[in-house]
Amino acid sequence: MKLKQFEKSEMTREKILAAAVEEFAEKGFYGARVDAIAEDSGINKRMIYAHFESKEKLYTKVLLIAYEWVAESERAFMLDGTNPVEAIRLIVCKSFEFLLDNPKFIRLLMWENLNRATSIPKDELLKLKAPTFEYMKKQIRLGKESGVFRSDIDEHQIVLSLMSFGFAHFSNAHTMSALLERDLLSREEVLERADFISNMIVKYLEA
Amino acid sequence: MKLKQFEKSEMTREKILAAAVEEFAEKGFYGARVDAIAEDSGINKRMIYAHFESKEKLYTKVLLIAYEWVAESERAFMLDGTNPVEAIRLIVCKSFEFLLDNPKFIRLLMWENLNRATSIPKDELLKLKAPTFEYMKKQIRLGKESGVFRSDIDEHQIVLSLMSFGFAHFSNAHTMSALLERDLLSREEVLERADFISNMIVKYLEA
DNA sequence: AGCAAAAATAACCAAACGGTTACTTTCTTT
DNA sequence: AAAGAAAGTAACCGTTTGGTTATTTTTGCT
Repeated sequence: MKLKQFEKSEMTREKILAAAVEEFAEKGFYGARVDAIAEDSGINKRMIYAHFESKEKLYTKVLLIAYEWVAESERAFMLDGTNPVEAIRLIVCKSFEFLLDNPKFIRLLMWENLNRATSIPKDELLKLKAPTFEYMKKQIRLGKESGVFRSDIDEHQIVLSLMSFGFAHFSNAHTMSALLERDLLSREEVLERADFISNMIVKYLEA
Repeated sequence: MKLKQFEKSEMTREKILAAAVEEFAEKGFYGARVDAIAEDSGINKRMIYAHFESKEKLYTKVLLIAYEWVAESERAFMLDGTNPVEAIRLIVCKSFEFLLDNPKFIRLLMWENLNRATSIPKDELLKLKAPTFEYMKKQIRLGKESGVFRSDIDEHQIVLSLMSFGFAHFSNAHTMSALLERDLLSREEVLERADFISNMIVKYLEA
């Protein structure tokens, strides 16, 4: 099968990105080696620079891809017509599932926080995440209006909680597992945790 | 003023450690440069190896120091005689305060989680943290016995929550601040968050 | 077929890396 | 004061780093 020049070029680009995701997730920006990305992808190092200009710009591209994974997963379950309590539970449980299945995303985000979020373009990030915030806020408001949620709850704090409790479980799992002498990354432990968190939040929200 | 040889040696050691804490907190193990530690501390690179043998061992020492900061801060407020509700509130609020004042601790722990907690000796870590766990569990049990807390709450999940909610706020503050267009590291925002978290946990615990 | 443009390659930098060697200075002990 | 030990220094080493140069191979178009 013969590929057009454009298609071959696109394949090269994809191979580089796939290897770069692995390398940056594993070692972070400082630790990642361009030579390693070249070798793992089977693509000559020169082509990495032809496609992405610099290590920095390749890294930024990898971060954007990671954020797109989440955005895509969120679109799948943030549906209109879900009732507020169920919506909150879904947000929590689905985010735990996503993180369990995407350890690379967790690592990339942690590296980026250690870089003080300087490598990712803020506006692109906002564009990807805005629908999620809107959905969360909408459901909280719906819950208040229907009297299922208390009227004095702070929207901002709930959004913050929904966004960070899941991530916290995974990002600290290694030191915490050592400390508690339990494997916090096992499937059962994760699902149990998701259940607890969603119960706690719902209990706090309910009138 | 003349210093004894031993005292001078000890001072050198301290200067190296102080610079190493900064460098490792800022750049992590991979990114940290031994040359930078030498220059910042004003100590010759050779002496770093004389005192600490290798970059790895220096890094491990830095991690232990960071854990000792927390242990010390925790000893100060984990007192007998505090009632369970107040104890839970104190644990949450004091841990937020500690993290606000010790950004270097946050970064070191995040790097270490990205290293999958391989650089810190597990037993030393456990020794430092055991009293904290015991205190948390004791207060939960006291709360149950006195009827202030529900009897069906899962100790493990509460301990996990007390240990991770505070950290989560700080470790993701940079990407989340960008996303929410608010400075999550400002003093007011942090104190507000601590208050919310302790309210939520207490509300969940209370009978 | 022929030729210009794009894609791909290998070999190669200068700079920076962790770590060491060979040496001098300072302190402690007698 | 002498001498051995400990503390400190500068220059250096082999390797690896991100990035480039010079060159060849493949493709698209006429």
